[in-house]
Amino acid sequence: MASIRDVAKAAGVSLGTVSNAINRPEVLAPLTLRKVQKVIEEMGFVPNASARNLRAGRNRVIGLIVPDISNPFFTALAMGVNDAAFAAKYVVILCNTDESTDKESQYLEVLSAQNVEGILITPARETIRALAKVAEKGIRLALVDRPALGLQACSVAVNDSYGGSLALTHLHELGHRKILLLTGSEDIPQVADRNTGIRDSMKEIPANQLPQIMELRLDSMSASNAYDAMMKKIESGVDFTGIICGNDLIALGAIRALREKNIAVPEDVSVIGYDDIDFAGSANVPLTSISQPAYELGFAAAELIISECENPERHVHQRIEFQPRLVVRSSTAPTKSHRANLRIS
Amino acid sequence: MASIRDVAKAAGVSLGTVSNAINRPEVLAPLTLRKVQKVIEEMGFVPNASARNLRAGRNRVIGLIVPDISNPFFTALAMGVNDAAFAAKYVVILCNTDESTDKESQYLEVLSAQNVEGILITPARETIRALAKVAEKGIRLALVDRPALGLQACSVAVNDSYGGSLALTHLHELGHRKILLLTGSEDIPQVADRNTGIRDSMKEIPANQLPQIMELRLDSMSASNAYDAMMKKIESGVDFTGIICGNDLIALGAIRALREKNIAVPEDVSVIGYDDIDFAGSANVPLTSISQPAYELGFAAAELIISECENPERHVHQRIEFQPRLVVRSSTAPTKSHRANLRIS
DNA sequence: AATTCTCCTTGAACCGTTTTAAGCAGTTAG
DNA sequence: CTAACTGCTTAAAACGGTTCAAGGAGAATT
Repeated sequence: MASIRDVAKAAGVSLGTVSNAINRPEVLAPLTLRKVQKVIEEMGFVPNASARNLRAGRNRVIGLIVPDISNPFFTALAMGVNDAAFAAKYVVILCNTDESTDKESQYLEVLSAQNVEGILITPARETIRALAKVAEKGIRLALVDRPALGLQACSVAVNDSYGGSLALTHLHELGHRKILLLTGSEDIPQVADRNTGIRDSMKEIPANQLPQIMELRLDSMSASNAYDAMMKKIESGVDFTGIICGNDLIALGAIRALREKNIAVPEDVSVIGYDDIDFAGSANVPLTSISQPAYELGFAAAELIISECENPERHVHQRIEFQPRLVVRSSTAPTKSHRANLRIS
Repeated sequence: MASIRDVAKAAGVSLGTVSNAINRPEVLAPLTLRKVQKVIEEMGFVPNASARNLRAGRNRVIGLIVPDISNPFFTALAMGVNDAAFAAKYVVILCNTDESTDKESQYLEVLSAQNVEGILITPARETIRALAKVAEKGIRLALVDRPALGLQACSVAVNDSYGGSLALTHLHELGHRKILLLTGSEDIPQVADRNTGIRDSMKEIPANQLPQIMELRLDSMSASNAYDAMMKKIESGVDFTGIICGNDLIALGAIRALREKNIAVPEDVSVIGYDDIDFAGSANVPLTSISQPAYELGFAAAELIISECENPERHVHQRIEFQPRLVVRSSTAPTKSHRANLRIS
């Protein structure tokens, strides 16, 4: 690999001049500049990033830690991050934790060893301690899809509690009074917040219409896991008319189970997902879902952390909040009694 | 940020000793080692990766360049790469090119500037020249989902021509004689290879059963693009009974269009996808597809390039080939006449 | 007691850049 | 004619580690 010295020798100038040709072309005499550029071109010289970074104390690398990249929500988010980074000539190290806090802290270590300038993270759990430790080491953090609880950091989030309330209100308005919550562990902040939103919006409902809520918690928020759990649940009786799912994958798994047990969606049971992934619309039963701007979330987060890296002293921590949106498709419908009522009135 | 010098001073040893404590603990007297480790722990010292890399000439970073990370095939592939890398204490920079060769070469530059040890790439087109240039600079390459045509590099691929023949044979056996190929540009190597496979397997078919093949090429292999193209195609007449799609997303988009035009899948038209992405089974019409081991592909590729990085002199370039597999679901069925024939015989 | 061996530790060189102060012509001003 | 200035270029000092030859202190050997 050619170094700046080789270029200098070949061009018959000092190595400082070569450096100037690369970084401050305006200070060089036009003739010198062209001469050096030609040699650089010929030798295919690329400055060594490690050396450059060592000198500059920065490396234009950010890390992105997500719980499950195969979830289209996070894929979209990662694309947003990537695009924003690319535009600013940054590069992204992608870390997938499989929702394991163990892997999460391992990745946190790896990234800090790599000396990334900033870390974008969607913590799998409320692991503020591990994050605080990283922050102490001077690595900038931004939380994605989470508020920065007590942490000195930026955050980009979606109003999850509002999202939860959107889902409940929708089912309630369709006449559902027995609702199953099919979510992940309450340790997952997003899950907890949505549940809060659901509970809060219950308070707005007149007592005589108050729906009854059942919860079924999944270990992992995947389609297959949801399918298994749902099969079991159905076997022990279908005492609900609506299901609010923790994400669209869960909804897909649940619908598959319902179909196999000959329970019609949405005629017998309404199902509402969360995230509104690309595929939601072309699913078996097009999913009603709560849409989150995943790409924008990622893009905004990356912009935030990059601006902090570029301008640490002028930076003030921000909190950006996006609002979720209800997208009604075919997996939800009025209950039979509700339809009857409507006909009467 | 603490440097190794600060640690040395605090521990009352030379900086070489601190370095040894980190990298070759066995050469130090146990007492010294513990003393230094304690100080490192207390100060939260993390070695500067740039400096380390500069000296060592390596950095345990590999780059992964894919055309479209939102395609579940590549998401699965990326997960395989990530997991293999993580196990070897490597880290992955993810680059998404949106199928643009421009962005591809830009990323190639960025990665070589970052001095990554190796690059895993699924070239969007036959861009051997750009790759050869990178290889010249001494960056190790491995091709994923592509053979290393004339390039000094490892490759991990799926037998695409066999995949194409699987698809055609399946439709042929179901009695389809008018088949639409709904694929991307022939510039995309995978597309070209599958078409070759299709043509080759035509040679095995008796002349009187020879199906007629039509081609419809999409600019971008996305669901929405396929939907649009398909809508137009249908309006100008449905002169086919089977569709072979370039990937599952295309198949999904096509099926949506067919459904909207009240053409039943698979009763009126059979559709076969490619990749067998996770959703394929839970799609509106569960997709018949050609399954590719995406995760394994990524995992194998990462292992290959990492082993090359770890042991450059002992390394010999390899070519690993996986075989695709036909997965029959509900989007393909015998043609009406074929069913009639079967009944007669 | 002198020599050799071990076992640790140290200082210095080096990796490839960026940056800064100094230098060197040639010009302009005094 | 000297001094100050201008416009480029250069040499050298970082940046923060790793590595290696050399050194030093004891222990073992002669």
